[in-house]
Amino acid sequence: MTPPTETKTPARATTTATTKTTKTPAQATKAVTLLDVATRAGVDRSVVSRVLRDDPRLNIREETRERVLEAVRALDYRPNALARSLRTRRADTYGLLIPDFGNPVYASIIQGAESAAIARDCVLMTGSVGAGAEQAAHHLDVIGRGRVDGLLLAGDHTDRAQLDELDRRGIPWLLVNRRLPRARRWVVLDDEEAAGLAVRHLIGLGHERIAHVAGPRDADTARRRMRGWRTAMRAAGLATPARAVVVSDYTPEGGARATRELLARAERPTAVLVANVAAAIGTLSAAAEAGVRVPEELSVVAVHDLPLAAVLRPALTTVRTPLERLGARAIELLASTAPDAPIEEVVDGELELVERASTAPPAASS
Amino acid sequence: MTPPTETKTPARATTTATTKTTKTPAQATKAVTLLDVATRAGVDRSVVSRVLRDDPRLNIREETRERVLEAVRALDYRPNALARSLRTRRADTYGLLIPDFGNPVYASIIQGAESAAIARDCVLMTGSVGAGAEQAAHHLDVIGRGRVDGLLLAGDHTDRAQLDELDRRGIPWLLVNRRLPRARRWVVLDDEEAAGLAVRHLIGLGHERIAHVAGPRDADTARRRMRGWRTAMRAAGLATPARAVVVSDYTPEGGARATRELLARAERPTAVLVANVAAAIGTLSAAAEAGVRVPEELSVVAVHDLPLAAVLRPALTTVRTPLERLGARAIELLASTAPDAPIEEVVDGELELVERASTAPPAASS
DNA sequence: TTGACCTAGACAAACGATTGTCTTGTGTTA
DNA sequence: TAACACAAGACAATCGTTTGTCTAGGTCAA
Repeated sequence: MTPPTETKTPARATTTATTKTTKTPAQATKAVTLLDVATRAGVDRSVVSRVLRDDPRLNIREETRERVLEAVRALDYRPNALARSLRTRRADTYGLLIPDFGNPVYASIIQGAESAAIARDCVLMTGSVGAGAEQAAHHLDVIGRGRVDGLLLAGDHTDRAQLDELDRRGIPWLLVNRRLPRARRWVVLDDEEAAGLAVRHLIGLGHERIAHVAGPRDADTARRRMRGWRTAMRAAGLATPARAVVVSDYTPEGGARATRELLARAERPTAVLVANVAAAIGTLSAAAEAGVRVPEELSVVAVHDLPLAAVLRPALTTVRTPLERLGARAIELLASTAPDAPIEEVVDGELELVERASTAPPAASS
Repeated sequence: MTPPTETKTPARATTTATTKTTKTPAQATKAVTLLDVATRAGVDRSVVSRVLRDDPRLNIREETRERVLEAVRALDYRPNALARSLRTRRADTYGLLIPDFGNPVYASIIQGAESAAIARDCVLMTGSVGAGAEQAAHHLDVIGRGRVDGLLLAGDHTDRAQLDELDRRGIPWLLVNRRLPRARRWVVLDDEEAAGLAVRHLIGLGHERIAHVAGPRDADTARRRMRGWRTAMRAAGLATPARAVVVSDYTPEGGARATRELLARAERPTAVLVANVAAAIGTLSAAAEAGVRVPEELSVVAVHDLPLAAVLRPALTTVRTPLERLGARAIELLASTAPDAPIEEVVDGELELVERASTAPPAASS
């Protein structure tokens, strides 16, 4: 393994771990640097760097290149990311801010973003904002210290002021699954079509009184899904009265509350489109509580498909959305677009109705 | 705002964003550096650094200190984290590897770790490993490039060889919610007691035939929960025959499969302890499928409480575990312990039975 | 034989912060 | 008034890479 020409090789290159270094708190074993490799190969460190980066301006004999690569292998050298980033002014890191790790919808987005980042040889730093603004402040602060090349903002936190702040600091950002008035950088799903698909499924089954448990008023996705519901209903000649809509949030509790309200109303719907799968869990729960059978008395369909939907009782009919692709596309767009160029993209394709047990034709009785 | 002594103040310090810089791809606006601040305050940059870090070896006139701080504020200076880390050899960043973002149990751990990291003024980089080993390899590679001060390993991926590799590279690691034979660095929950608590609850309700849907054979948590089940049963003088146990995994599908198997057996149990809340979803599902009513014919209790448990039908009785504290404690231990010192900690307290609708006394008929 | 021109690398200046060591001026003491 | 101490900062090396520019030696043609 070790070539005869070795001069300054640290003992660390052996395979057995040298764990008995109680002193130093951080890096126990000193890391291998370019200089170590260069010394061993008998060249300048710039040569090593250029060999590794395939710099076309380097002229090198095949024999020397081999020697360099051999030294790299022997020492198990890997470049220090911090030093490189400092020099190149690229962190090869992207940030992703989400409201909450517990939300499975964002879990899918993270997965997609992570894969895309890995594919670009970058890393992803995901932070949750939660309710408290102080956590958001910490993340934005950290990000302002040169640690990321750009920031993905998923969910309904950030406001215009924060975007301005990011602009001022020269940090490219992109809204994910969300739009904001004067912010022309976003990537979203085709929420309107997703809702429409669900409604047409219900209409196809024979439903006419189709209610909508909508998302939060200020959520952009909620507005688009509501529009999809309305458009599909009208296209079929069905009425969309105000009483057919209950505003809720994207949580099981919110969905349950909204559904209770809906079921208490005079003219009960025979089907309901729930704007989000998490809220639909609450809908199933509230229906069971009220003794309303699903799907016999109430068909339920929700936007977003998740593994969870299949194991609920009854198994939930959903519209599958390309959440992972959304996350992946977000990274790609952020990485490949100039920081001040507008990005306005609807991730296409892959919308599909996943029919399970929660939808059925309405009962014969009108 | 701007003092009269200004000499080299960049125009960038004004409030309106200078967004029209289509040229530069990365950092549109050049970042403020120590030198900028120093020049403005009329001192050396070392002075600025020392003022900001409260270096006790710095002697400075109050008046000068004020001038420095004023310049820092005026320019909205924030230190470059990369440069600092390069110099100090501390990244102020910790890594966390989990199997899958979709798993809500890990979501809680992440939340806890994130809060603890923020409290220490660090950042957390969370990566998922998933099924593919190549993603794990990417993460471990990235981590080896000096980007993190330590690594939290949650879940059942990493093997001994990878730990050795980390040791060799001098990267401190800590197993979270898991132990491994020759790895004396872990922090876990009191799984045995959690399982015992659940079993005693069932026994208190009058159950005697209490089955156990266990976790994977090679999962350390699964073994400890099984031991808790067995110990509590025996303490009450109840039998723990092999047929009362079905091994499964921590997914709804696995839980459903195991439960179907269990329900098909000759002597059906009146209650079941499911090792994990996700698997318990499958249990409920399989019971409903088989026409077995919960809790009338089968009581179900699971380890780990999550918001989800409350909205299932029937609402699931669980044992609440301090998952967030587990994550938080992991960061604290990793940050405050020498890299080669052993860490063997069971996060204490906070175990609590959350009684909901899925448990009840057994039916009168034996 | 003297430029001209390659080839194969060497040199050195960044990137932005931290930190050990010097220097300068002022006051104090002997 | 010479020696000294101290206050208040200045200097400069360093962390590990990247990258623009140089140079020593060789080859080739005129």
